[in-house]
Amino acid sequence: MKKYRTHTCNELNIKNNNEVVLLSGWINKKRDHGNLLFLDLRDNYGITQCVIDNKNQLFNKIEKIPLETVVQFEGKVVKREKETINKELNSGEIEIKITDFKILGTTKELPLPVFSDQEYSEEIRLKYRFLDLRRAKIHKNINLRSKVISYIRKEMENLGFLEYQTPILTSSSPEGARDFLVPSRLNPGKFYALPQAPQQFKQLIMVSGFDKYFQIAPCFRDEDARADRSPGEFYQLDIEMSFVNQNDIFEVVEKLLNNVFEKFSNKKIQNQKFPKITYFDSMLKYGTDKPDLRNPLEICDLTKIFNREDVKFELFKKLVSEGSIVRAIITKDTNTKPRSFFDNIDKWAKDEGSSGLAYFTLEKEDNKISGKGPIGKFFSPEACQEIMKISNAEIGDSIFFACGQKKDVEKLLSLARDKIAKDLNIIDQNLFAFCWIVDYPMYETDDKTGKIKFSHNPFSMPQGDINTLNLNNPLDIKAYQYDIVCNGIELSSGAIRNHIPDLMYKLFALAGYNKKAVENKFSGMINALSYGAPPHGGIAPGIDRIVMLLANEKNIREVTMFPLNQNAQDLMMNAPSSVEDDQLKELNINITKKE
RNA sequence: GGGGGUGUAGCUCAGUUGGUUAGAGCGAUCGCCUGUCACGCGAUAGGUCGCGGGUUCGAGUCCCGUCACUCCCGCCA
Repeated sequence: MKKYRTHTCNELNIKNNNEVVLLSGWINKKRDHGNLLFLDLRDNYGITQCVIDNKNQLFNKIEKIPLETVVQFEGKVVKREKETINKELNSGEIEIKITDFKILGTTKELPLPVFSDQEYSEEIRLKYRFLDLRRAKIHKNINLRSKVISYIRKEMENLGFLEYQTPILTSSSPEGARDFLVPSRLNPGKFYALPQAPQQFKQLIMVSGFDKYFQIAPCFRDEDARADRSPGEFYQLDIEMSFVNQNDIFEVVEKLLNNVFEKFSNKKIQNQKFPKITYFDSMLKYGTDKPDLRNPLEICDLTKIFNREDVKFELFKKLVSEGSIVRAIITKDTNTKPRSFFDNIDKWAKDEGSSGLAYFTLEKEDNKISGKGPIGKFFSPEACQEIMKISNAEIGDSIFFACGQKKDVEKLLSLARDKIAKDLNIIDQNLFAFCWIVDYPMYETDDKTGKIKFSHNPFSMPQGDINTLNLNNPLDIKAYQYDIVCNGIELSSGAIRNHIPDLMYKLFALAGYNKKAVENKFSGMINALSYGAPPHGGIAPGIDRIVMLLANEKNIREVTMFPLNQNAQDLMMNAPSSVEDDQLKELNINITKKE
């Protein structure tokens, strides 16, 4: 017989009746009837009920074993009476009649119960993560993550990709997120940086003649956390391909994501062929470049309505004449909604820091169209008709208006789409709605300086004929730059890269970098592209967010084994921590105390 | 860096208008109980009400400050 177990806690059933077995695991739960004791033994695989009564001399000892003690039970598999079968358990038709036991690992009093559906504070969960991870739901999530990653590896290999590793200690990059720095002992005063992504390396891999690269790549960015964004590190499915255009990459990723989401979730995929939405359209229709397409609400621009003589809403008219825009969300058949529905939304908008959302509902009486609601009276029948024409609104629909600067209106209405859809309960929770956001602008204007800057990755290839590219209107240049969005969550962004050094110098010049500055900052990259670089491009879907969607979790810590908290601390391992003076000395580092 | 929420027993929470000795469930300890699977019943222990200051005859409750956790904004090419 094996030393610790002959079976796991999930595999015994009626076929094993009368077998003598050894099981090892944790005491999940005890039900002590005084002279009869049930113990649920748990391991990674499941639960098996073990039983002992007071005729056995071990009874008094086993009765006293605390929950979460690691024990080994020897016993006989016994068929349960029909009325005592537990259909919740795979092993529910049998139980183990204990004949012997051994304690393999004792426990102190638990700081949090393992067997419970209660929620616990993050602090206690992260401090005792090893206990938290024993709990059923998160244990399952972590195993799901493992299976997803393993499946992705196989799929990528089937699609002809090979996994290549890239350095963890690399150089600090001037653009992008804050770097994590690592001091160099052998090069005093100099620092490595942890990679924000293997961006340059994967391009170098293409230049090196490897054709299809992928990696489950750790990425490190020293930025503040969000619910869907771990501080410190996260993982990307990093992909790069040579001799491809945008559609070649879309094809690979659509195939992969369809397979992954079909295999690991029962939810439906809205469109197997992901719709392509231009950045411009997305900002107009959804107010964001990560729209939740499960939400049927759309935004339309009604600015020109407020230039009409027969619209008397002077507040908006004045703002429009001063350069503001007006956009609106139409809600279908909301004429029956109570006043409180509208007021709640207006109040919500004010809480968001805006001046609120004006609204009215379209009505028809005696063949005359009118607006009902606080600002309805300001619109003539003809103006209402014009609004209906532009927005596809119908009688019975309501219109929520926002007026202001473009950026503010987009932001407010983007949030309002979510808020209103939630209130109306019109989001299909049983759906994955993927889309591509394409045609990102190459440049944008810096809000603070007013200067032209790269809006995304400076290494992206501009669209159009590169020989006749009009560089005089940089804000009009679009890039082969794209994002994947699913249910309003940005899953990844990618691009066809610019592999032509001359073009790159020109593009950098528009953003204010002269040739020397580019060579200084990106010497490795530019140098490599100067020796025969293939056209190439790629993408990098976020693994953590994919698993979040599959596990139906809203917080990334629910799918991360050992996450940092919001202040980027590991409460279990006590990281980050102070180090010995000797260590600092060796690294030529002085700490200046923060005041 | 800014805004919101939370902080009361080991854990999850309740605590009225400021008023006597701060409660419940789970867990722990002890006792009873032979078919439970959230077993049941009884008892006991367990509290710097995050911390500091203030107002008050009196503060878990009101005010100010501070810390921790969390959500959001900024940030994340």
